[in-house]
Amino acid sequence: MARTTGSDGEKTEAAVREAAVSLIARLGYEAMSMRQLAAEVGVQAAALYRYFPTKEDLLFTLMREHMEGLLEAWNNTRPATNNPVARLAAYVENHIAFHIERRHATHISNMELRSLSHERLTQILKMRTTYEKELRAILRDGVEAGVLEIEDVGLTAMALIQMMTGVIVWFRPGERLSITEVTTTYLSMTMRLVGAKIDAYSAARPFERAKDAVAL
Amino acid sequence: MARTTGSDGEKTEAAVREAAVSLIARLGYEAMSMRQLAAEVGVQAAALYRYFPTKEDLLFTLMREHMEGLLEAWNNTRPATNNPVARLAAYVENHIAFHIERRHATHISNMELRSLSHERLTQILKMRTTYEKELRAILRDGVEAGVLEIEDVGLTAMALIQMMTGVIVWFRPGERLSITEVTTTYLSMTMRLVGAKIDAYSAARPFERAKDAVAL
DNA sequence: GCATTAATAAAACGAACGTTCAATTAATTC
DNA sequence: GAATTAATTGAACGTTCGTTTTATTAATGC
Repeated sequence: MARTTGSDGEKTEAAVREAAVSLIARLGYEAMSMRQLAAEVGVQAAALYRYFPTKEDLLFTLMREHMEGLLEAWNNTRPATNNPVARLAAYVENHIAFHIERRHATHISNMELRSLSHERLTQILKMRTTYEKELRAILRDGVEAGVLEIEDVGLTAMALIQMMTGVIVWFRPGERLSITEVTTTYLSMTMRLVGAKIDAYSAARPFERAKDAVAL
Repeated sequence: MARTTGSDGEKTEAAVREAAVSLIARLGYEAMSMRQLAAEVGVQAAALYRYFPTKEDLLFTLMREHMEGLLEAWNNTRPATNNPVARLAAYVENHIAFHIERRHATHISNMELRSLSHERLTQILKMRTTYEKELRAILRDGVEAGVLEIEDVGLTAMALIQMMTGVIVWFRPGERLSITEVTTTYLSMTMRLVGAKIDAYSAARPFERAKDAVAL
């Protein structure tokens, strides 16, 4: 046989991406074979090579698009205010929401970096650094404005990111806690961790009830 | 050729373990071949099977011993006091010291769980849970004693562990910060995160200068 | 409806994988 | 110093891997 009835390049490529994210997250990149992936899509292994020239190209594409999506999400969410506490809150909320929604892809971007070529690894790490710099800038501004108490901005940024991204390790949708509850708790842990002055935050959100500020 | 002059089973086995930790941490378990490992040890691949019946046995041994070491380290460090803040401080210090000293093995225990059989995975996770329960108990005691302010003990425990273990991702010995400096900063972040009452901690360490308590 | 292009199957490639086995030599025991 | 045990080699086994090639059929354009 050859071309099958109803076959469509776009649909097949989308199915390949979807199946690849799921399989690589579950088995690991090295452990997943192209034949396994093809079977999941309902196609022969050779067909995959129409869409991705090599297995590593497939991995890199998934990672690059994940990182681009993260940067884009933050650029769309980034608040206009220059209040550091409000910006930090937005960063935390966006980070958790994005990563919980893309648990599998996040897992891949965190775990499979070593399977990339040097050049591509550099490319992904550059995007990651760009994203982390945003957090460091917020923290630094907060310290300079006197609304955050931080000993070491770089170290605190890493600690926060590890803490937040760690959500995907144990979070399962539909279990004890909802995304909203998790986000709220992480937000309050973050604010305490960076010694946020409650007044600085509530002052930036004058229309919200005092109760919200106290919860921090 | 066959047995080589000076060959010694104990030394070879130790060399295999050492090389395996380093190689698996760097390349990943699936990506490391037995031939590669043998070459690193300076031996033929077949010789490895004298010490570990399968590749997975080797992985499991490394992980089990790592977890046993962690539990043992905590049992040796665990303070006699029942002051929750002092116990939390000891937990954090032990956790960071242990994991920084065993960066590679920690990496393996975190990343390669999916390569274990179901039964062995369960065994490792049981040890991990035992260790995490210790932290939850400390936090719970702290809340009940009124010296910690925590919304969700389980979630906070996970957040703390992710944050602390995350050190191994970016920490490199001999760089900007020493282990002591990192530990101090993480300790203070932890204490703020759990809303520790400074008095409760310093009261348990009456001979230390007030400066230390303030740093929290 | 014919020519062209898109999408796939089927088969095969060489290389690498984990593992086994028999042979061989070094160290140890008595 | 002979017999035994410990440690290792070298070659081989069957599988599976990522990938390529060629042929074939469906969809599309004119």
